[in-house]
Amino acid sequence: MKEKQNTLFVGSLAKGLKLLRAFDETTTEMSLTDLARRTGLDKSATQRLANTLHVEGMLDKDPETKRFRPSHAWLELAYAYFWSDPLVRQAMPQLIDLSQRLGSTVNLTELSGDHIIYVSRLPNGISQFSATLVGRRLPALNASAGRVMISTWPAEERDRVVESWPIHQFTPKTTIDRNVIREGIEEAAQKGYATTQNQMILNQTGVAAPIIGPDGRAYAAVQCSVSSHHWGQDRIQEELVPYILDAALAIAPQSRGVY
Amino acid sequence: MKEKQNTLFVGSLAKGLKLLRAFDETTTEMSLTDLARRTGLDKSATQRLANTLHVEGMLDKDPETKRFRPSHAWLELAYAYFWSDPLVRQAMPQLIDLSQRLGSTVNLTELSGDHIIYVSRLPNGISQFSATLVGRRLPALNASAGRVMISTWPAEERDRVVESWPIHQFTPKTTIDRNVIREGIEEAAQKGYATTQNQMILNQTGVAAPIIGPDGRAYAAVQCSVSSHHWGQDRIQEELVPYILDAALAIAPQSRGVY
DNA sequence: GACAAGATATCATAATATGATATTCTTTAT
DNA sequence: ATAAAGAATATCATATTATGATATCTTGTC
Repeated sequence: MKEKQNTLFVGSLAKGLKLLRAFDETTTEMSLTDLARRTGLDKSATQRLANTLHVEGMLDKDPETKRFRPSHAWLELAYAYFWSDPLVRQAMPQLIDLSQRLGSTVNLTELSGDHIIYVSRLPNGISQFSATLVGRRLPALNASAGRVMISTWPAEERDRVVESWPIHQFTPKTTIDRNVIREGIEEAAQKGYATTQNQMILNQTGVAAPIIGPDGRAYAAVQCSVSSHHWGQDRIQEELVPYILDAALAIAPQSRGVY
Repeated sequence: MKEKQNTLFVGSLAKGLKLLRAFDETTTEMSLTDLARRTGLDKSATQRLANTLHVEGMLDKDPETKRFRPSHAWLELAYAYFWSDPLVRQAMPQLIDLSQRLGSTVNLTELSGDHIIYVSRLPNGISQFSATLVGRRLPALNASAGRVMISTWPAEERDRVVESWPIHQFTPKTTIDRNVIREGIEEAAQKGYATTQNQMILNQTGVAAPIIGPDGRAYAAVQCSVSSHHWGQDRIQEELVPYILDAALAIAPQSRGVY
């Protein structure tokens, strides 16, 4: 293997992880050959690795079709993650409170490279399926939560990421003009919160407030999604923003640097 | 390694997984030596495996303390799981609806060996932190959801698991008498739903309805947790049970079974 | 400033993963 | 019903890769 022929690097383990990560939104179960094709791994290697993952309980195997699927162990890992992330414990009571008060969908997001990732979600009302799932990643520049986090950074750093970080066009109305995004971030920097419209889903408005660490930089955000039909600027301003800001503030206390 | 000296078993991968699974509720971050101690693996092996997991993005490493922690990738795996489990997609709208209607905490659970596992959770009101987290596992016999699932099985099978499956005493009032549990299951079999009290948390009542597959056996359950103070038998009977049963029924249609 | 504990790096060795091949099973087509 | 194709499973000789003992470097403590 030419991968990383470092003596501190175990190739077989890396390959095994590759199998796990081969599953996604659309690829939800795979035969042995599917797996081999998708990962580009040798057929025999795939066989051995998949079998190992199965024996170890990381992959379920349909006795009929012999196809592999993610196992419950994947959820158990998430469970362990939640305990390891102090923010989650800190935020959960506030999020529940906020969710009940607003009656709208409330999310907790963190920055994950140039993406945001949903760490906790409290759906209210009808939602897109994907909008109810923890672990989803979105380009930070696309999302209100991402923009408001970036807005807490020094100006030059903001500019750099606005230029270089990825954007994905989810709807016909998704902002792809980086200048417009920059303006949105500037505005967020002044107001202390960010709003977006039609970015992920048409007629959906997102409002996000930053959770700011001791160094003044946001490392997370509280975000709320509402229907643009029912929520005009004014109503958002009065009935949403104050509470979201409150919640974000309440979550962000003296917690130590969470990187 | 004496583990499983099968030629279809890749030991290094299994060891790597062991590192991942070493993290839990109480063990949320570990140094290299912690990891080695906890997994029983050789110091050098731990070094290599942990390094590999870090390079592959499965473990974060604090640059200061050099300690390892679960990474966001753990949540991404959960995200992939959710897509792979048809029940989740099927259930989510019903659960949200139920959550709003009842204003109480609503859970979706599946059977995982002799445990139940929370696959989706919609917390409402103040909750124990652990009661808000997906991926948590509980002995099936302890939980209303587990009992109601078992109640859909043939009598002899029920008896077998009531005798053999594990029980954990969470509170001083947790039922540890298997005969009492058996009665609870019998009752659930007749009524079509199960209720429990003080099993996981004192003064907490659980109500669960089975999601029944084409073969007549439950493979999942809708569960609801309420405060015993505010919810007496009558109120539960009238305001909770019918809706939970409805939801469970709505989730369980012709779903899988291609025939 | 010395010590201890832990993290990181190195290296010779053999044990383990490798992948080609063979066999069995399943499905589809004729 | 039979053949053919595709996939899963099993086997095995080989050397590549993981191993773990040891050494060095780093950090924190008394």
